[in-house]
Amino acid sequence: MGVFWSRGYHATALPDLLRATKLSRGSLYAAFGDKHSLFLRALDRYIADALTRMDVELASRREPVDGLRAFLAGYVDRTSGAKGRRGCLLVATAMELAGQDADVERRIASFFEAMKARVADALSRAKAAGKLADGVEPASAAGILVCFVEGLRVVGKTAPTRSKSQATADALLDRFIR
Amino acid sequence: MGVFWSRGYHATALPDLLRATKLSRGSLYAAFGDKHSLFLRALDRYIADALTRMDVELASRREPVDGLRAFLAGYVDRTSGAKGRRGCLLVATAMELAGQDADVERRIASFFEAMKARVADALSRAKAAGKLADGVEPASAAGILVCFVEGLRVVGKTAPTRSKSQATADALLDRFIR
DNA sequence: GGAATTAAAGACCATTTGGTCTATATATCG
DNA sequence: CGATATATAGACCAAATGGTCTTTAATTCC
Repeated sequence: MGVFWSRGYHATALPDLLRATKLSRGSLYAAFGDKHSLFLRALDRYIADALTRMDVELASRREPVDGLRAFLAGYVDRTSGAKGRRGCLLVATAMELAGQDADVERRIASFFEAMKARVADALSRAKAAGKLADGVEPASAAGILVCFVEGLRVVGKTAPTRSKSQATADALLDRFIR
Repeated sequence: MGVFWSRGYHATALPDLLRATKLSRGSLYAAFGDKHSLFLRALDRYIADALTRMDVELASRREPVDGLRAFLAGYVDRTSGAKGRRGCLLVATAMELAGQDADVERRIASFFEAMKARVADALSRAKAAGKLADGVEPASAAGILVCFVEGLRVVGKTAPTRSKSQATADALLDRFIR
């Protein structure tokens, strides 16, 4: 997964994969079939990791606003400095392959939906608790947050400072909460 | 430019370039040097186009809030349906090359800065005209908007409906204006 | 210990990559 | 027209691509 993450699909050559997996050519093909299948596996793992992370951050036992803070803080962390420059396998894949690879596109689309659903759920709970500012609708606010964090990943490729990203994220959340 | 835009740098092969430019191999190399230089030219043109478009949309003679509306509407348009699935040369390049190509990284970084400056300027004018909601700071709001529209481009790769994107953008701007 | 299974190493393959170069055709200009 | 500059088509190149296959080494099992 790491090597696709760092370099993207096309730029990752077989030798890179062999070095990363410490497998021989034969074993790799026996285990995964081909490069494309291996990539899909890596992408699935990346998506699963991201979703379980969100499930922890936005867990329903927790204060929803705290959960959203943690969720945003996580993105700020991953889009700052060296981590930010490494980028995001999901966003890179969306831009590189989503238009031409149906397998990939399905996964990307369903990930965004799943993410939005989780954020919307947290926002709904916040609203029920009276923590949302007037006129904030969970569904559209979730759409905003999803776009925002994915945009953070893009802008983070050119490494803005962590403090600026954090301030931006704080400013956005401030528009939503009471 | 078009072919890099649709396919990305690595996935664009010489034959694609020849077909697109209607040049022979020899002429292309005589005119542009190599693939990388040609790509840089395409990227520069894409950036210049985007910047002048923003200069029109956010022109200072215009009502700043209307300008911001037009700016967002443009992004909604370009991230919906077929246009959305085509993606964005800038974002795709940021994810594919920014980490490994200094020439590219400089261009991407300076584009984001220029974009943010233009949006911040429009927000400042709006604030001076008393059109901004309480507590909205032009600088950080500009950071939010930049991330948001770039996120739109990412999410737009899996073609959400235009009306949903428009509603999301409206909801965001509503949080800023009075 | 010796037979059988598994995995590693890397030779090998056709195709494609970015890039160069020569021969031919097409204009241009006097 | 005839000489010269220009651009075309495409042969050609070395290197790298994804993928297969054989040979050798290591492990497992009885």
